[in-house]
Amino acid sequence: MPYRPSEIEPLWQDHWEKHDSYVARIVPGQPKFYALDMFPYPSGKGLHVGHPAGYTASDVVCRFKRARGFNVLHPIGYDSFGLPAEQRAIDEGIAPQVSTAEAIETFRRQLKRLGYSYDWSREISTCDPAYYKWTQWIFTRLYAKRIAYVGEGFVNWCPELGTVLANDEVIDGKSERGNHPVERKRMSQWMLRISAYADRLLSGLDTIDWPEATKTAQREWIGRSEGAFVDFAVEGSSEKVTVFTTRPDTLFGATYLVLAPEHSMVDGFTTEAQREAVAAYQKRTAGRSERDRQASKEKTGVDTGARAINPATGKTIPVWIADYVIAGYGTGAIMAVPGHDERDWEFAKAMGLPIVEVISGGDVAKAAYAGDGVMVNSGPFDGTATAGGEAIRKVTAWLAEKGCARATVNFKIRDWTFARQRYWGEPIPVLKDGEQVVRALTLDELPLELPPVADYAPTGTGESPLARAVNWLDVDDPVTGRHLRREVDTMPGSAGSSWYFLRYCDPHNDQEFCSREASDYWMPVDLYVGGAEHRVGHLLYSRMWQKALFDEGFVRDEEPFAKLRHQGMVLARTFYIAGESGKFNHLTIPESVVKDDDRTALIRAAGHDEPVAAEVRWEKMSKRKGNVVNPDDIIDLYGVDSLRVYLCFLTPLESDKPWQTSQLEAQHDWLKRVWRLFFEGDDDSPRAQDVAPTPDELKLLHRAVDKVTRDIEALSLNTAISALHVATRDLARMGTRSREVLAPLAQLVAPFAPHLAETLWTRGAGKPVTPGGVAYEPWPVAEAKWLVDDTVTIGVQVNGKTAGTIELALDADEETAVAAAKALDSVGRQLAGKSVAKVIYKAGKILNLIAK
RNA sequence: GCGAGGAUGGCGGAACUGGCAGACGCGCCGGACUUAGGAUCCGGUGUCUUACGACGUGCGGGUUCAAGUCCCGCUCCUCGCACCA
Repeated sequence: MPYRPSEIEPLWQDHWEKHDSYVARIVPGQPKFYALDMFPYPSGKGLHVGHPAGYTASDVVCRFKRARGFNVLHPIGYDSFGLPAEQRAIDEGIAPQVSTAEAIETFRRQLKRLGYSYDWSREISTCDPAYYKWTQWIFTRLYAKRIAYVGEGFVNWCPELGTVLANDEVIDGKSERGNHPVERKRMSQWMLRISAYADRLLSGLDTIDWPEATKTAQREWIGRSEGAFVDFAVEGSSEKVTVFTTRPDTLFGATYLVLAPEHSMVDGFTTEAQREAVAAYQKRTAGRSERDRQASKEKTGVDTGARAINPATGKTIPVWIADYVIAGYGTGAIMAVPGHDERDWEFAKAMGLPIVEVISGGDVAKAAYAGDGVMVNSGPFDGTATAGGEAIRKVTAWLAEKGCARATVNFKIRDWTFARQRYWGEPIPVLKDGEQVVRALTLDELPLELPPVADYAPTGTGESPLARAVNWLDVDDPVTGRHLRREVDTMPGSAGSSWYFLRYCDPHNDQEFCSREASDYWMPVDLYVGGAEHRVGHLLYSRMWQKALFDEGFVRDEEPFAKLRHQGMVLARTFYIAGESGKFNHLTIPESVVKDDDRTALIRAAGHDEPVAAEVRWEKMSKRKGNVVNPDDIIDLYGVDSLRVYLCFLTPLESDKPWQTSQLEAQHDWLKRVWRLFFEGDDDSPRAQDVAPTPDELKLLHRAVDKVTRDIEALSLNTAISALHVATRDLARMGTRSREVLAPLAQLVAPFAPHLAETLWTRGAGKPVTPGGVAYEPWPVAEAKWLVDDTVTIGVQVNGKTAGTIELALDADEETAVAAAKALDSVGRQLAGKSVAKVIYKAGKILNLIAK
């Protein structure tokens, strides 16, 4: 009888479920291991093979860690608030509550089929009121600490749709739906003061084991830069313009100021003569999306007519507005030093503004010089070298003494806009009187549940659809005795995902979001696996929430994720055929593939009688491209274990995975070979017997144990499987029957192909069935004596070039080695007519004969 | 432009602190067993060469007895950020 995954897989899944095999409980004193997967957004389309790529890797580690004696927490849940469900509600009138519940149903069924060792009793969903009660409560803590505040933020406003759009709903300045113009609009809304955590978010990165690229992305996002605020007096005004600069040492060369068009002082300064031009430019800027503005590097701007005083030179300089200065960064105003800043130089050239050299070393007539040099045209500082930062310190100190500058650290990171004008999100638990926030709800008033609404479509005013829930909106507040109104904005999708890893530790607690006992035991996450696309969003927000909770003593650790790894995307072939231009740029879903040569193919396609030539590209799976593989289909054909092994074997965890069914079949074939090592005959009688293993068998086994153990620890799953290939191949050739060898082999297979392994372990190796299963059997230990050979094959080189190999005793001396080498024909030929001048011999590694 | 990562057979990928480059798998070629094979098993497979051998880890230099691995200078690719003062 052959290996039949469709029979054994459901059997063991039932067993695990019935016996709560993977339910995690706090066991004081036992080392814990918390393995976390980024929880999925349950879309209506169900899971695709991209999800299991990462989930399988963490599951392998979990099963391994259990066998190594760790108390493993491996939870799963759903990030279930979000736009797609809301869009479906608008399009089809299905309540998001309903469509989300259906989608979760599908996801749960699919995830269970994949055989992950999740503790399903800890399943959570961010749109569940029992969950978002605590999301809301954390918000009220942030509000109490003034980390949550109402501020002015910019949104993508689409007048045509009457709604606010997310960044990815805006394409080339137009709405993705309907292609209507989108403008940037200032709106008063909830923000989180993530900038207050900037320094700690930065320094915390040094304490965690994350991919360097991800740390770099966060560092850049936070964007720390040292510099100074410098005040410029404005003629005829008592107000001063403050600029941020990283180069106070170039102040003598500041020949004009530039304010962002949105800068709040612009209107006050602008002279009558320039008012019209300035207003026109401001309007033009507002009409351009941020992306638009950044797309063009062309310098534009308008003189406000105002004149400021350079505090270093005392000279009068013009004040301009230009869109290359960003309102949200620094003070929204700069001192322009065209001699030593490329952007200022280009602007000065375009507008005919003066350029002054204040640091020698370049030719400011030709280009801005940003390098180091010696200060010139800088009054008392002439001759000061700029290298090393001394010049900056001196000038800043001098200005500080005059009261017009202070050293400062500026961050690029902007506060987090924490509101969406949408329905399908956590209601923000506050009561307002008009624009005025009166109070946040208290714990006993939570959760503030999302009320049903009749219509999910945008209101057209920019308010969320909650504005229609009139019975819910108006409140006679028993606490203040006032007639108040609820907030109609909801929280963004990233709210619920910013703390879910804590809730998993204590998911049913209705007194606290998570007890200290639970988080102290389970946290921090020991391994977090998820997509690199969350580099700066989710991974930064979660760190901030953790720090906020830490500051209030609600959690012990400042960093939530001790170790992070990203999994690669699953790619599939897409076919492009030639259009009229002759370029292969027409995405085509083939009816069948006739011929396939990796980069090119012949395909049959709709509208073509004959097969047509197509270019093959590997792209992320998507429904539109017709290259999606559904895990259910794969499982039907080959079983889950084959899929799991394939995903692990294909590429290293973090690399993209080009989906090739032939490779998957190969892993299925390997599992069949494993099966035949344990069972034989038509009745599948177990082959294992109580016979003493041979030294060769033990050597093979222990080497496999050693390699697989080290590889799983290093998350090098592809090489672990290749070691298992070798072990099963060689043991099969030896006809191994020894239970002493086969039983541990089943354990090595278990993390990767857990269902098969349970059968191998019990029926195959004759071990008793236990509630926990093979995952809890102590992991085999590689004995050192089997890992070393008595003899070793080393390479022989003549003048550094390979000339054969010799087999030697491990501790053979140089004389023996040279003699053995000289006995080789190939070495003899190389040495003919020469004498050995020098011998390099590294026992067990190499013998190199230097001949002359 | 800035930052990060990468480049090894026809393909996915191995290679510990420098020490026999190409493990394992796909594909391809050949064979065995079969009524059959898209089952199973065995063998071969970097390039050139009849052989001996030579050449081979993106390119050009260097260090070393020895370099995929270390150093210097490039090219190309992927991802992120992008007028950040």
